[in-house]
Amino acid sequence: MKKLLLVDGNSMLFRAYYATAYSGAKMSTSNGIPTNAIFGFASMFQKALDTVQPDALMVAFDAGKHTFRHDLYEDYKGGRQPAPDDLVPQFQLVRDMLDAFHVFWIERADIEADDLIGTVSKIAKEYHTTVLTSDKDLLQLIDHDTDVLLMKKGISELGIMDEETLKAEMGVTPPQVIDLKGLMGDKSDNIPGIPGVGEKTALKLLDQYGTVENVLEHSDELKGALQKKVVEGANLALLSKQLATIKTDVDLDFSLDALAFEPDYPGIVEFLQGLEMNTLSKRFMEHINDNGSVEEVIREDKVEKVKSVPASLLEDDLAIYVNDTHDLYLDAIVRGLALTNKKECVYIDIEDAKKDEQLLAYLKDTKKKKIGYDVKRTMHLFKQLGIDAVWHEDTMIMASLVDSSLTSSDKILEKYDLHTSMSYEDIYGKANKPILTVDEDAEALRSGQWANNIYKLYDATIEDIHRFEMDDLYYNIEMPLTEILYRMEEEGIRCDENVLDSIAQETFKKIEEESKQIYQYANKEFNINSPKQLGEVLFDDLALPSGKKRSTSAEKLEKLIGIHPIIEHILTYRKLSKLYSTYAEGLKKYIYKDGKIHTIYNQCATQTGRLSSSEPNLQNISVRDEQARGIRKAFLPEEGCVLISSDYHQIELRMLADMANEKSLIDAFNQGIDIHTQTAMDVFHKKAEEVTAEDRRKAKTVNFGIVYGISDFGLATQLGVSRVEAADFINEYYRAYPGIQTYMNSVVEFCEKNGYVETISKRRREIPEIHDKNYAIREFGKRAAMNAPIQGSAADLIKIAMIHIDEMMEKKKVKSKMILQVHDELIFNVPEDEIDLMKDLINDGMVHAMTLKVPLTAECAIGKTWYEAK
DNA sequence: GTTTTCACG
DNA sequence: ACGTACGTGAAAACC
Repeated sequence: MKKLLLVDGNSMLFRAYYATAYSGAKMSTSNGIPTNAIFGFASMFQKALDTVQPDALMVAFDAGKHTFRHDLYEDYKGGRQPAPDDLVPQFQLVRDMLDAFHVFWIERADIEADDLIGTVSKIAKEYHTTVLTSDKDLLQLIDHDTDVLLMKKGISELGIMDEETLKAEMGVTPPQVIDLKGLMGDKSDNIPGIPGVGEKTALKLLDQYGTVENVLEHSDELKGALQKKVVEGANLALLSKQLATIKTDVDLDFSLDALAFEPDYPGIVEFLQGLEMNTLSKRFMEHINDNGSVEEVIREDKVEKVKSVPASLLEDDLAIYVNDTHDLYLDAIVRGLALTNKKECVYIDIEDAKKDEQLLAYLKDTKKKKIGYDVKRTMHLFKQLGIDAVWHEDTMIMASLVDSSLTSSDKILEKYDLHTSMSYEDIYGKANKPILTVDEDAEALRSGQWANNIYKLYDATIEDIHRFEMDDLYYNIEMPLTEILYRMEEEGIRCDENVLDSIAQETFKKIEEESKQIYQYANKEFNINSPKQLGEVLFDDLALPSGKKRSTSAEKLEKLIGIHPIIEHILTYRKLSKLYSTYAEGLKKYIYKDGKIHTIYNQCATQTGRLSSSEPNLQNISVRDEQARGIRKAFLPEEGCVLISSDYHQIELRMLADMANEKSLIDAFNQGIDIHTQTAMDVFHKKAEEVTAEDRRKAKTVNFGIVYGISDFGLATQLGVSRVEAADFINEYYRAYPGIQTYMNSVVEFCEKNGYVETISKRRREIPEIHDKNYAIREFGKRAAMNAPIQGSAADLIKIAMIHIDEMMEKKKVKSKMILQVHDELIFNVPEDEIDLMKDLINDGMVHAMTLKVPLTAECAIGKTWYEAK
């Protein structure tokens, strides 16, 4: 179906003006013509064009001075302020811009823009219509083939509204939008409504009675004050409803043929350059090639379905989208591939692809550049098909390196404005309700659009990778790591379901015992897992003291130990319950057919450069609690093998000592002194032999605090001392290690100046919070700025260690496998006869991953289960 | 879908 | 006067 875009010119222009007027940026030409509203208008307009991709287009304006709206209700007219001085000249400019772009626009002295849009939307039967506006009034036009693209806030957020989303977000049907205005009115449109009736009341009335007329008819059923308001406001309500109704039957003096959209890109570029709006003109320039003619842009709907990939395509660099069933990768099935070189885009069914010798040869040719998205996942998918491929670029990783806040595909696609015309669900249905006969044209189209998006993402990020000097990090750390992580995921770790089962049963029994005790103390049965119900039992029934928030967290409950015996049972219950559902029962679900757990390592999930682990998370398996630690007994090596676990010692503190170049700390590490004892000596001014276990514990907490971006408040809470005392510790710490203080100050200063911080390997983290007007958020920004380079550099370090170790294992042709990474710890499955070799190899790889001013130390442990190897 | 809690480094 | 320790993921409750 062809698509029609109808633009509410006035509401857009006003929104554009106010969204940019106070943004601080001054926008005007060198001879003083204001252009901020044009900028906002064109930005939103271009975004809407990308989203809708219309075949026909109309922009409607209100004629006149923009100080009136309704002549039906004289008393209320004139309430609107005249347009600001610097907006007035832009009324004509925006019309000139549309002329330059060859866009059909209209204004009629006696007809409002709303009514023009309403009428066209109803008569354009052969189109699917989208209305672009910031005025919620137009939501009344929504029907089965009309939706509304609403400017949410500012100039960047667009939200598509249809019957469903309207009901969900506002709780009304499209015709009820009119009734809503009738009851509550709209100040900005000079619609009075019933005085004293706001949104809440209006929605309640509509929910009950459906329409204004019906509300008035049943006004006798209403209570006291409300009834009085409704009866007295009856006439106003009916008039308001009339005012709010958009006409759909005005006479038009043009034919729909005039709306055909044939854009003049060189025209608008020239116009914008004339107004010195270069950033904006560049966005439209993308559609023009060097010789000034309109470039044949990748037509989103031009994806050729092929039985074999044309040889001409296989000569180029290609972006490749692997179309699969979106299941967990071990179960996912590949349906086909989409390939594009930007000019041509093809889709090939996977059965045909497997027979296409030239394509298969192309895929493993290291000289041909292949650009992917989430290459690690693709490697799993290709593995089960027996296809070999060498990937050069992973655009998912590129995007997240350029901006570490892009931790999901949704965020990446949103930031770079990448779309497909249909979603995965549109084509294949939902997991519980699959569409059985797949529309193969739609499937090919969506895949092709994805391939195009991958190429667009590459073009959009590669410059920044160079500019931020991230080539080394990207090509020599992250890309090689992707393949290592793929093999670790593929390998998995053995897990004994029987061990988990017996832990589950044993734990379940204990949970029942604890529950009984708790119910007895509470004098009733309730859901202990519910913080709400538990809070009521503790703070209402048993009247235990609580803070304002009535938190039931372990941290707060521990303070109540001794006040009431129920507390200890609740704490025990919580531990057992966590052990049972998250670990014993929870992990069972992930044991695959091969008796192993295959976690997924996400390379783009964190702000700092660490990995994360999911489905299941094997980076948070219990260890601190002796009982829960038993879970590790379920994790086993292969037959005839052992597990070797090796972890770095105080990796973040060593990294900090190096980066801050703090001499006393570096000396201490070089001499191999216990660092927390050393800190205790320096902060509490004691000799080594005077330092108690308690002193050391406190010093350790201070050291952690430093790494986290210390504050006296935070340290005080953690240590349970007064804020003054905590502040004193910090002062003493900085006095003992002045290099740390200088370093922390310089990092924060750098971040304030540049808006980001970076690690030893030039990994970036943008921290916009550092400029927030809110004190608390700004302080958070400072702590994040202090922590990110430390945590991130440690993450860089272990990634390099993994790559070195992998290379050495390859060289030595060992049978051992690296299987897990837990931030500062690596776990290997090692055949008995390779133990000695691997111990040295692992230690060597970890210790020599980087050369710092301090030595790196790591410690190996060996066991027949993960429990023992610790 | 969001919130609370808790497991890890 | 403000109000926090840094970084994650999973389960259960709740709305």
